[in-house]
Amino acid sequence: MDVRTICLGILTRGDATGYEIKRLFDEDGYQHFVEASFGSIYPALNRLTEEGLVSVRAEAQEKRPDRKVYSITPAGRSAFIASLLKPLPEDRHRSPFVFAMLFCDLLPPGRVSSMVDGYIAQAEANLAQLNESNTRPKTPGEEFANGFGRAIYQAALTFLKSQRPRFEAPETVAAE
Amino acid sequence: MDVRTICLGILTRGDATGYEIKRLFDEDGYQHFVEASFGSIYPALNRLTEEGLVSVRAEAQEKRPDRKVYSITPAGRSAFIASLLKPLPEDRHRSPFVFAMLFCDLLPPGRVSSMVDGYIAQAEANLAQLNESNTRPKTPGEEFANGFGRAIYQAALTFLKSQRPRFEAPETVAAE
DNA sequence: GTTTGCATGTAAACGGTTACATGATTGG
DNA sequence: CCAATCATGTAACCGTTTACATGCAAAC
Repeated sequence: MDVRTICLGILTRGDATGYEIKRLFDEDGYQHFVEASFGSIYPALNRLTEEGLVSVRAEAQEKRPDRKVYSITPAGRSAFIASLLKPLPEDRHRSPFVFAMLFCDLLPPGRVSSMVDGYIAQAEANLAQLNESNTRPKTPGEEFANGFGRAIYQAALTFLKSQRPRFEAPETVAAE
Repeated sequence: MDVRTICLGILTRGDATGYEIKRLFDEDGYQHFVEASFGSIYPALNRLTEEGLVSVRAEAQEKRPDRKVYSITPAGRSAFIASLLKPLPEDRHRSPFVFAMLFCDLLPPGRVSSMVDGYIAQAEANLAQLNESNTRPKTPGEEFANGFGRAIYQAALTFLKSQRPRFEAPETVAAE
């Protein structure tokens, strides 16, 4: 999913500035499945405007750059839906962690156990974040995405905790 | 994880040609967590050779391009291990599927149920592939990666199957 | 007084994919 | 006869990230 499509999608839920779109990516649990930076969002919105898929109105502000509030146009909405009707690109889970674990026999045991522990901590934080996002009513899609995220992080966590003893560094025992 | 590091990692397990490295990515369950194309592998191997991290020997073949068999050098091995000791980039799960599901209220029900079914089929195929790869003895890392993959696909599958009825298209019933 | 939040944008660099070029062999 | 396997490589293109530029206000 390219940034253009993602921006269109967010705009189907209501008007927003580039800045707000970025914030939505980083919060609300979206960040587990999609991402984008300012450097790609602003150019994407400009291009969408040129193509007539979104419209802009500038809201003047004191002592700040104008807020440029984007709205999706009917053409944009059609284009967005059309892109979801086409065959979707496959999911990809790129995991430096799993890659590194493939070579755990080459690493010092302390490094391996700290990698595992770090990943566990990360997954727990992600899970907690997904659980606490009860702020506002959710669309069916948001509930689905939330549940999916929770299911996966929970499974990862359970697996990692079951494996953890195997990769425990000897020093951990000696330190007691 | 960039392609250079991935190539180094594979070469720690034994010598290989660019072609064989690519094949390893696509099979053996590695493909669930890393990926690379010829267009990036060959240049990466050339650069690694220039930097002295790998060495090449050409094996002449009849009526085919020479096989260029790469071996990791001691310097390459050190560099590889050093890269695994540095803080790892975070995992990223990019999911066009979950993104599309966020907007399931905008899509025709038939499309939604076919997306879900498609994803279920895909996950089942992935799971089956991970289960059947009993061909050769595995390193502890490979066993870990395998188990991790299975745990995640299994969780995704269970969740999807539990949600499926919610997204069932009315036509499915009418068709009976 | 420094960091965070608001707010937009550009340019260079990066890493990667896709498509192309070449070509024999084997299996369906 | 066509597709797949083996085998390497280049070039154009693509989307994105990173770093930079600007600047005020509020919170800590």
